[in-house]
Amino acid sequence: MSRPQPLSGFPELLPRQRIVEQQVVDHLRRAFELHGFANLHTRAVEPMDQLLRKGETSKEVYVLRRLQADAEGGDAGLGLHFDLTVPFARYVLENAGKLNFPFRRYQIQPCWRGERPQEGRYREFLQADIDIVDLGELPAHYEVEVALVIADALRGLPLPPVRMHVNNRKLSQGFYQGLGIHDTDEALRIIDKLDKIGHDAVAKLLIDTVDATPEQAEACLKLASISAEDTSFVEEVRALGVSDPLLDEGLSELAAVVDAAAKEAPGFVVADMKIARGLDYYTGTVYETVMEGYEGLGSICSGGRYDKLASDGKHTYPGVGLSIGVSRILVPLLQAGKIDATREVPTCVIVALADEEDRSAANALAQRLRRRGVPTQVSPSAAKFGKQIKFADKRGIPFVLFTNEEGTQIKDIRSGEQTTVDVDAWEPPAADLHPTIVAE
RNA sequence: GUGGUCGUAGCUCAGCUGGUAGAGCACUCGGUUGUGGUCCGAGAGGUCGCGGGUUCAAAACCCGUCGAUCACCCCA
Repeated sequence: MSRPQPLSGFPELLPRQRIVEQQVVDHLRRAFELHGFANLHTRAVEPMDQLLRKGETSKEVYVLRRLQADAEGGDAGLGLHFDLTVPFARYVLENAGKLNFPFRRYQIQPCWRGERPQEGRYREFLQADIDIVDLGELPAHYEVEVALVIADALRGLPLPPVRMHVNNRKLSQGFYQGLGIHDTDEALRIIDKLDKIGHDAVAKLLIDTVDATPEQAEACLKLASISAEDTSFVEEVRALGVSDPLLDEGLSELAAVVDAAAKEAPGFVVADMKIARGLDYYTGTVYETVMEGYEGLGSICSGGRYDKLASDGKHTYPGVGLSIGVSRILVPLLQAGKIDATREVPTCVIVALADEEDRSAANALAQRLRRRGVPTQVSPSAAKFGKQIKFADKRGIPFVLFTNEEGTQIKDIRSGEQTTVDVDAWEPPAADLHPTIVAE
């Protein structure tokens, strides 16, 4: 077949879908900026050693190679970034002297991972990140703040209801430690699989891999079963009878997040002790967000606190951040037709053409509308008016402007209503000026 | 990377045990000598993903390949 086929994992949108994506990105941008986050744009590539820095993450990194490079490659092993946290950490170190701390930034850029694509997971995807990073110490209140920023950003988007599940690494690991389990990192990774493999399999893994006794395993699972929308979880955890200083710290930090969130974004955050996150660099609060009806997508927004986002040996830069999977949210919703744009072009008004000779007059008319911010285009040809209206209709353009004996008339092609207007005063209804997102 | 399923018109799909392609929607033109959406009529559009094999004959069977999709893994 000569027609090119799509590339697995590299979704491309149709114009009307792209309008949805653009509107979402604009919305996120406004929300982040309202909270004082500065924008950053980092290069697409990072040195391989930077990308592979974080533990032995088996991320499938796309490696860059120049066609003309020597076989042995004098190229300094570059790879495309697979998230925005790693580039940000590098950027912070590189520009530490020029940044003011605490520093808050947002970043909305594509990322690449070579994994096998699936619904909601792509090889190229858009991610919207916020992080707050400080020098030396990062106050715990930022762990509350980033969750609230996300709540604010996601709210107001026409998406299915979303809910953020929050836990604290100190809480879980302190609990395991208090129980007498030594490899608390591994225990956490096992608990992370709870949703996938179930209670019994997790118990068996705990017993087999971290030498937990059946009683210890059961206690871990009891902890993981606790969840609450308010601080009542603190009592539930205490009731399990484990005591440990790290556990206490975790409990009070998580309580602070849940307490503040309950006040400022009721119903958005739920404390959930089975949230662990597979990644090893989180050290405090961890977040995962699910979209109602799309639980199968997994987390659409996650992140956490890391005491060592970056370090140059002398200074450490702790941070806390969250990342919204824009593609993960949008592509499945678009494909399912759950979300769409009101039209497929920005155009609000088509200036009809009675005769090709009228084109320059029509251009002038269009320009008068554009000057006042009304996206306008002139009809492609002086075809029959029926066709010109159809041209608009097919694209979802709401208005057609005619010039006739009555003067200039605007027709709303949805209602069919046509009225004589003053081109320099006419305003479309606010909802029609630009395309908007509609949810099913 | 491992395994399953699928690949026919722009889209959704039909095509029985092999006999060389069809529907609906969309599209173009006309009915409607310039204000669409309904209706009616006509028309255009496919080397049946690609390559090879079996056969008198393959969209159909076999092999390979590419692509899609799902599961595992991992995660946004």
